[in-house]
Amino acid sequence: MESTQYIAALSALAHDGRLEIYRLLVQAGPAGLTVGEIGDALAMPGATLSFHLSQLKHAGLVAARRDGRRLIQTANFERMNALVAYLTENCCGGQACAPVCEPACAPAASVPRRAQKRARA
Amino acid sequence: MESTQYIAALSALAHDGRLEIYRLLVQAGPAGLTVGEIGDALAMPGATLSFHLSQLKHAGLVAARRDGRRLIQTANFERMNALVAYLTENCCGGQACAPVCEPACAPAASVPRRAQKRARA
DNA sequence: TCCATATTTCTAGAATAATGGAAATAAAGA
DNA sequence: TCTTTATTTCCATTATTCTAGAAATATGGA
Repeated sequence: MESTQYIAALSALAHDGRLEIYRLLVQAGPAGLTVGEIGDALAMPGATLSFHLSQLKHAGLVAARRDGRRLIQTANFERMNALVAYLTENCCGGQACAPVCEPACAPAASVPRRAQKRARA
Repeated sequence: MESTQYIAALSALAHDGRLEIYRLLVQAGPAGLTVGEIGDALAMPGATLSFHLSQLKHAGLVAARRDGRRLIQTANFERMNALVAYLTENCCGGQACAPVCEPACAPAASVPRRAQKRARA
């Protein structure tokens, strides 16, 4: 994933309406929500919602599958994980840094879990 | 932390130059870097760098401490962790969702680690 | 085929953000 | 106090993004 992809993902999330849409989809999980359901939940005009969904899709944070005449939108969890990993890449120069940046960069850190627990205490 | 604070953090990171600055500071860890060092590393004019650092500070992602006539900039790891937790809050409706959204939302999930391991398999 | 529903594309004005040179401020040493 | 170095603020220009009505498109059912 390229640097510009991360910028796209962050830009997509850096908007009140879009962040709400995204969080709604994260909470909905793999089952997803239709465009209409999202519009109702957030009281957002169709054109505006469609614009924001397209931004989220362009950033790879949201995907859609068709179900009859509705489109079911779902969050792309892999993209989210990649973004978090990128932000915390080589955190603290790669040293054991658990007390500083736990939990966000723990998955990226190449430190055994036992060592992290010890450092945290 | 308010919703607007998360938007501020995401907006701050949603810019090529600022994302580079932030990642540089994450990698530098608690020791931090001076404004001049960042400017040299990224070949960015002083006024531009100062503008971007102020955005990152306003978003709470970066803090500064003075050391003589330089200002040492450091990443605020707590804010990063809060942001990740917010994005993944109540992920998948609170169900055991490890295979879907591990690792980003694992710290936020209220699911015992054993149950997550089982679900992942 | 015709209709109703679901969603997207088009559009343009309004609002917001980025850039970097020049001038201002802040701190430390001579 | 004067000077040097480090950093920020001011400013105008340019570029990008947001909003939502109206029109267009897609799908499934009668």
